[in-house]
Amino acid sequence: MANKMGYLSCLDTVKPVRDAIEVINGKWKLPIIISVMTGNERFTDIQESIPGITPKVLAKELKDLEQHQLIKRVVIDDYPVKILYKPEPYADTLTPIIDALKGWGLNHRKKIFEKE
Amino acid sequence: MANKMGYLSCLDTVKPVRDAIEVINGKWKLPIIISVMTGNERFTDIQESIPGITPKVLAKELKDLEQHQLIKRVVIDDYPVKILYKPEPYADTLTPIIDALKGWGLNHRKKIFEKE
DNA sequence: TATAGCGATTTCCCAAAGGAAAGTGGGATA
DNA sequence: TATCCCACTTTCCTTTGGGAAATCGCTATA
Repeated sequence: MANKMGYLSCLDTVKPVRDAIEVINGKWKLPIIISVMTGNERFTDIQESIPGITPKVLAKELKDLEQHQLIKRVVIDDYPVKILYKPEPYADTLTPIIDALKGWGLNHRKKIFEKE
Repeated sequence: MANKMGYLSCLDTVKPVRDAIEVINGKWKLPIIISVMTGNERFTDIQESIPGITPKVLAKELKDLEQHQLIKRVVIDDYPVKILYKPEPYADTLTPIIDALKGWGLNHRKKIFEKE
């Protein structure tokens, strides 16, 4: 009724979806979170677990994820110094999103494969 | 065991997630799908339902979504010609992703709001 | 002493995303 | 006749994403 009539408001959905997209946007953030949640802790291990990622991109994305409190960077003061990346509890809240994307991706690949 | 020992494989999840991200990447694709699924059919209506989108971006994204068979462009040969955008059945398969993102986005906004 | 590995950082570069604003060509409306 | 609406398109520009390769300071290992 508050509408100008003629189009439907979908802002209730669009707005929170955009909030989520802003945090996990780009090609790499979710793959990195998946890798860290799987148990990879070292920079090089994470890098090797995600085909195609370069160290520069990985370093930048790790910083972003740290700022969003999805992972934490732990410095172990041994000789040599070790740096570990661990998932924060908040990262667990992304599991439903990851599962939904994984399921859809698997099905999509099957669909594409069937067609051509 | 096939690993070089030292990193864990997470490719089973990373690969399908990346397949999904490739289809729905960017700021605008999901908002547009949401708008069309909500019932907006006309170019201008879709544009007005998504704050901040420009006609250029909308036109390009609509083409992308058509190619991925998520929406269809219907030409009605009246005077004047009408063009309608309708969701394809395949768009429904995105619902779990949209719901997961919506839920996360709502919770995230609440979390941010509480903190500062 | 030399080499290798670790965890990045730096530089250079290109392509794609995306925003602002104006225009276009047809029909409808006043 | 003038103006408006619709569905875009075009132009110009800036920002962002991301790849390649080299480098760096440190430690470990041969």
